[in-house]
Amino acid sequence: MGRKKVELRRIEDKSSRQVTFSKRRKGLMKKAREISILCDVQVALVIFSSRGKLYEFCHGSSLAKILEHYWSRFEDRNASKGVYETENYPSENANHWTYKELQQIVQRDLEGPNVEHLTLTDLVQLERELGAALTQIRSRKTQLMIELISTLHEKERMLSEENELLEKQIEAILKHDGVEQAKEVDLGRPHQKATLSLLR
Amino acid sequence: MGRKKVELRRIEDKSSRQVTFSKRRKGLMKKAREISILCDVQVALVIFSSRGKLYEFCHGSSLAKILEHYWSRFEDRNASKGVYETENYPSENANHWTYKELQQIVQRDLEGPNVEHLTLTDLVQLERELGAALTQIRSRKTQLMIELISTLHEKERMLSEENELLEKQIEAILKHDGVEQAKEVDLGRPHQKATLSLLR
DNA sequence: AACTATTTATAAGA
DNA sequence: TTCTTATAAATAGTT
Repeated sequence: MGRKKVELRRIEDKSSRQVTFSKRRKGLMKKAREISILCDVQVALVIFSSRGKLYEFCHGSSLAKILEHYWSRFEDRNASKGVYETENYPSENANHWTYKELQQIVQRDLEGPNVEHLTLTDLVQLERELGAALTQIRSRKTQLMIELISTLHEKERMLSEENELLEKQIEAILKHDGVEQAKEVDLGRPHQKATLSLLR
Repeated sequence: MGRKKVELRRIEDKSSRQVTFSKRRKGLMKKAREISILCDVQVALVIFSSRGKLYEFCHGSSLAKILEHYWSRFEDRNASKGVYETENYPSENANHWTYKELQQIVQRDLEGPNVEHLTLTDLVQLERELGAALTQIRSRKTQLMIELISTLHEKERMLSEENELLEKQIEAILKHDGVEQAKEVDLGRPHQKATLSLLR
């Protein structure tokens, strides 16, 4: 939709590809938001630019909030410290279990009174509880893996950039057969490295 | 875009909401495909309808190919043809179902004789089949994500190494204030780059 | 499932 | 990048 019809193939000119990406990304996000609101559906949209990461994300309203809510409950256990042990997760919301509760549920299943001693009603309830817990755990696991992948993509991008820069410097040095140029080009580096170090 | 401007809020009439969903979903998928091709980026689009499931997926090119195998099994069959429709997923591995097999299992569940008409025995069997399919799909998903993460870690390692090397070269050049040393050090690079290119 | 009157997105240009 | 504008494309309401 523009001055001219474009054919569906990779835009070779890097600059106009970037411009088109920026415009269309905005449009796509808008439409994703619209359909999610108008039609009351959940929409997830992820865009990885070819050079490394750069992703986008857009979600529908209600359910995503719910998911967010229960993900937050499992927040940051992957950090190396005392992982699940001492932490407390009060049940601020009746719809969700605390970690302790989940643990109790699991223990009841695995170490508690043998299954034979439970009534059918108990088992139905237990099945439901474990199923829900499992769903939560799976969601969180997937979420964390996706985040890790994003981070790694980002790292990759930055390393590639740094690399390119370094190669350019060397090229410049070799080409001009002198050192002064390199010293000048070098000025751009410290910031790059500082930024990258945040991800390391 | 239509006879009238619509305001951005949930369409209350169920039927027209459904129609709008169908139209806009198609449009959104098209645009997602276009941006992925035009701008050479990876796009993942997932839509959950509010009543239970019903999701969509759209992908870009290279990286998504890795995940494609997994996701393709969830692909909405009635979505834009030409993408997966005619593609064949032979069972190269006895541990996995073919795409066709999974499709049959799911269709038997969703579109086949209504659940009410199935006998208890049928349902037990169906539950077992779907459960097993789900387990395989999950493990495949996890495996692919883990592989991707490994690849990315490996890339990161190689980029870092290359980087270090480049920095050393530059240091050497600057320290000795000459170019000949750099040319010598440089000899080690081609192999590194060749190896790295395998992962790019 | 088609048809159009309109709105919306966007390609090119500034 | 941002804005403007001509034109292509999407789609709301209709048949």
